Amino acid sequence: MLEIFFKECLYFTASRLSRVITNMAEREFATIGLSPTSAFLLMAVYEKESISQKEIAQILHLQPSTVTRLIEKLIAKGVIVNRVEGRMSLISSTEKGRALVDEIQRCWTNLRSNYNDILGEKKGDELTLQIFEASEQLEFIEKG
Amino acid sequence: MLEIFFKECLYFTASRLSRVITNMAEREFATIGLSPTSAFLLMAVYEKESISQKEIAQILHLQPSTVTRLIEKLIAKGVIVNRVEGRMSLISSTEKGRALVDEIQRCWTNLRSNYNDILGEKKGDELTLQIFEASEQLEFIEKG
DNA sequence: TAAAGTTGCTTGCACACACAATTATAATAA
DNA sequence: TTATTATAATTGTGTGTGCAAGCAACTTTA
Repeated sequence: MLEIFFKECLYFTASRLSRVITNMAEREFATIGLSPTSAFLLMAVYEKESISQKEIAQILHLQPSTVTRLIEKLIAKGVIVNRVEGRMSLISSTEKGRALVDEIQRCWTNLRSNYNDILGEKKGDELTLQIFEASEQLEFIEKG
Repeated sequence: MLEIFFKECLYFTASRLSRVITNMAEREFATIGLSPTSAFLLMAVYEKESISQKEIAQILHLQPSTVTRLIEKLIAKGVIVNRVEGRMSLISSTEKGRALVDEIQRCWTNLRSNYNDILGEKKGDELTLQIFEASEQLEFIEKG
């Protein structure tokens, strides 16, 4: 049958997993009014105190244009600020942003328990690691 | 460091993998003028000769509304037709659609070689299976 | 057989992400 | 110093997907 064909396709399964887990993550982070990716961006900014958009893009593996849009929204929320320096725009978190960090980590932990409760902690963490490694390899080739 | 945190998050890694593999798949299927998901849908239609949108949604694990949009485009391309029967709309492939099937399978095979060349055939196929299983489990819980 | 509920599909709206083109600044070569 | 090239960020536009609400047809119950 066709289903067998589909489930042997990495594109198909990876897209599906991404939809499911995105759904879970959005639900979780919605409790603090952020999209999961925004939350991750905020963590990246928090860590370094001052960081360029390019660095953010590299950490999150997103395109610069995507980062620009995310940043717009987070500035509008008042959780980060943008200091332009030459051609770079350096992002740092505001007090309001820093105040969110604990909540973000709580959501993060919750999300992880949510899926590890279902997958099993060992299996879930292993899967995550394998997916990470596969991404690294595929992305490396893609970009040459 | 933060990267460690990120790479331990299934949401983060799964989204990233999905972006990378979607990119590869889109490139591959672009050679025949289809998006990967449209190609999959066409295969599902081809298999059954006449299939409801609901069934398609179940096979592809997409929302009904998404299937509606995909079908609109494929009808516009002339590769499927829509026969309304009561409240159901039954989809079947046209001659033009059937003529595409071989090319779709070729793309499919190419895509698979592309990533398996990088990941290793065994690893790639195992990963795909594990992702499939994780999706099943998580989706099952999500939907109750 | 009429009212109420259910089901399949569609529509309007929204979100995340990307690509390509553009702007603005910096670095290098002439 | 000027011209060229490279880099960082932004903007316009498009694609894929989803949710919530609505419509249309069928089913059940009274």
